[in-house]
Amino acid sequence: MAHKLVIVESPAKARTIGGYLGSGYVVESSIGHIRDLPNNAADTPAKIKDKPWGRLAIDVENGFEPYYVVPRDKKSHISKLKQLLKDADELFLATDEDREGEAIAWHLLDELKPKNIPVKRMVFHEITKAAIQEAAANPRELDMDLVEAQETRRLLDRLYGYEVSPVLWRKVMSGLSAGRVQSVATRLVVDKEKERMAFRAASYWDLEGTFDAGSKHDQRMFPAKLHTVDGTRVATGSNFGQDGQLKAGRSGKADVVHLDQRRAEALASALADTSYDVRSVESKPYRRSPYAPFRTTTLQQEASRKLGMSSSVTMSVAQRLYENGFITYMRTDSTTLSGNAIAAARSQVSELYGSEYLPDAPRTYASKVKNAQEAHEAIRPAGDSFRTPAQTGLTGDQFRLYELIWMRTVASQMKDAVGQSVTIRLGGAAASGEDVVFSASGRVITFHGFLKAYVEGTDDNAAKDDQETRLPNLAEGDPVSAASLSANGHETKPPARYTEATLIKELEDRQIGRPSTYASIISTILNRGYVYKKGTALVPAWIAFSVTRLLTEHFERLIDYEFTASMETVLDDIARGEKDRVTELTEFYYGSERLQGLQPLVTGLGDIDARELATFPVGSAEDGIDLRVGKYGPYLEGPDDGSGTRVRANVPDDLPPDELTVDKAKELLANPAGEEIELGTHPESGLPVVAKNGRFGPYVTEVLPEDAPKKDKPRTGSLFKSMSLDTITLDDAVKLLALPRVVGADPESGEEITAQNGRYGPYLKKGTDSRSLTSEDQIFGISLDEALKIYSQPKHRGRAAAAPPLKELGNDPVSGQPVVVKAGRFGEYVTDGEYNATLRKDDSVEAITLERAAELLAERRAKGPAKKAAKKGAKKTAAKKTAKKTAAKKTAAKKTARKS
DNA sequence: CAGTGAGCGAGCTTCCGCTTGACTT
Repeated sequence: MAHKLVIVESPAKARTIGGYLGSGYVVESSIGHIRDLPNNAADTPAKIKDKPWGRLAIDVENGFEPYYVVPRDKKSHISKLKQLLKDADELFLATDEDREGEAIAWHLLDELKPKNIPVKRMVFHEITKAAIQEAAANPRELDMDLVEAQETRRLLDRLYGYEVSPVLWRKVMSGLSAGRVQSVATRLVVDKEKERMAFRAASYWDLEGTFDAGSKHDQRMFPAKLHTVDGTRVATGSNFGQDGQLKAGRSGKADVVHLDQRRAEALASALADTSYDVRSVESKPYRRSPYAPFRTTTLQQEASRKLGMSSSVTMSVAQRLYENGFITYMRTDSTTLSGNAIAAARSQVSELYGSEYLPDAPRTYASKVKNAQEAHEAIRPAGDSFRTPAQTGLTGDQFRLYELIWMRTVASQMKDAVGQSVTIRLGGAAASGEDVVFSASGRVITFHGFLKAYVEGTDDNAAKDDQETRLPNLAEGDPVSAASLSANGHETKPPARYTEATLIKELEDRQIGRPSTYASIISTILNRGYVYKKGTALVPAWIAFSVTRLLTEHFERLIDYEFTASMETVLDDIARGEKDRVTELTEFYYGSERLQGLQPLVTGLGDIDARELATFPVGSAEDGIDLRVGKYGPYLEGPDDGSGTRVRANVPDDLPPDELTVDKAKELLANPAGEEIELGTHPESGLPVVAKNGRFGPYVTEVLPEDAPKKDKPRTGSLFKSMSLDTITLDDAVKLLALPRVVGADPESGEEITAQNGRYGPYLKKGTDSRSLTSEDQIFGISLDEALKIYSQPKHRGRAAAAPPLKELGNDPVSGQPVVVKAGRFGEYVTDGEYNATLRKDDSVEAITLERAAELLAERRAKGPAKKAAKKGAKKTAAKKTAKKTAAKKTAAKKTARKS
């Protein structure tokens, strides 16, 4: 039977809407985007692979034509949609009403190719029966200008990410990434750390006292702080700048009095016998309105403050609540509640708190988000009447998050909190002649309103909205005495580091990122190693300083904090049909008279000095200390003493950049050995033996006395793979230091045969003739006979025998040669004896067939015969391998260092 | 950043925004 096919983005939404539309409609979901630019070479269509722009999948030479593909995991879903479309007599594209949703609708149309049936665009902003039925009755056409705007966004992000990232691979480190969003997020964290590094603390003193209003007051004792001395304000933290100096006042000079310890204490003793009277009582009404209902970012912030959840945990708990029908959609930038939701919230207010807490008219909340697309409602309990947390039967994190959402939603429809704020000034005369004024502040809330249901958390130690401080009911002229008085020292604090939640807030304020990506932005900068977490604080790694420096020096416009906001302006113009995609992308990529293009910028970067980029002076030029970001992590270089070599020392990975002061750097340089483990004294040489981590992995070495001649080199030996810095003993070390071991002499030539470990693993050496060994244990265990046997065989055969094929597949249809799978230095590969082809990411030894192997070999053959690799290339590869090993072992070494 | 000798398969990394299972333990 024929039906109308409705396609929405989310399966959970499809279920709900299916119920509202009834029979005659089949509601399915697209599960997000159904097509995209290919991710990597494996997904790129063969016909564009060899184009100069194949890697981008955008024909930058012809109108920025994109080449979209349906990702592997979406193919079966597309078939399912096509199947449903066969029996449909009408198609409703009901994806979200925002830029991405419009694009998904167009991709669906372009991919499903419905024939001879009407296609309508259907939109709604809330999932209620009335809204859905109205949307079905009033469809519109696809907005191609909006689709163009989305494509511009998508292509610009691809060009930015896939052109700039390779610059980082060449100049900083392989595997890094740059992008419109992540690079700015990283920059925010780096810039904050720079502020902290430049920060100079100021110290200031003040007087704090407890005052006594007398026995006729219920609230007798209350605290007050010194406010003025002879009519001049006493300096507090906010009077100091980041440089530790007093900020200038209106007159151009500081118009406050800065108390130091001596003066504060002198004043305190001069006030020992002072009596005070009330100089003024100022009372102001206090009023606070409820917070808007949750959107993604505010939910993430509050879940972090109140429940200690990371942004990704918050989102996955919310996802489960959404899928099970407890809350509305959790990725939204809207604070709007549907009419049904307002009614539900209001009825719960009167039910739970009484009608005196209910405002006469419903409250509405305008969006504070600048580029809000408002495709969804605010995040709220689902349904036309809300379940209280107890009624849900939820437990654990889901219960706590639901409770938070429920409370916030209900509170948003409650009355303001009102009360009084009171400031009391007390005056007195010091024995030394000064006139002093103390100040006390209080707050009394007379009607709690929404605060009864919900109080927002704070990131710093600001007073909470519902906090009350009661003061005695004093009048001007009343006498007051000081019960106690003390001089206290304070220091100004550097600006706080970002947390996940405050960074996300900052990004939202700057219109960077979208609700669906905030949590993953954090994951990206954590995974790339740009940032790490120390408690909840986000600390930048030194490599983030290098990357941010490269981008700010060479891609200034792209990493500008305003870049995304100005892009949004252009996209809006395109969406209104006032600008066009190709013109904008051409300007972005190739440049124009007023703007430098990305492409000429990237190709002209050969002369970036990678070494300089990774060098950061510590302290002043006189200190001569540099921090450098190397392949193996950050290290310090001491002053050049003219010897030609500078002292080097590792910087612990978890030392925050703002703690690397000149003193700390000198301390690290004084012990350049870094993390080393003392194993004992060598029984023969009498020298101390230590184990440490080096460029080529963990090793043991003797420590020469300080007065030893410089040309003396200590003996060293790499640990075997079977050993670790955690478990190495002095005995092991002595054995390793004794290498190479003399196995014996060749009876024919008399040449000595030795066994040792080298760059390519364990091997035997006889003069210039070397042979690999299969295991490290053979270095200690192999006998002369066995060694001679190895030497009796030609070099190559021994190696081939050592690596039998992992799998035999049969004969190649082209060459007729047997095809086998082997494990090689670069991973698993197939070979027909002449050509070798590495298995791709999606291939496996278990799953590979002869057909697939033949395909890979055919591709390989097309590239021509194997080139003889240059010596340089081979060396580089080997160094890379070692580097990986080093990194892997580094953590192990650290653990040991801590234990001891 | 410790320095130790071959002879030979490189291919991939990466963006931002939509959205869920599919995997394993």
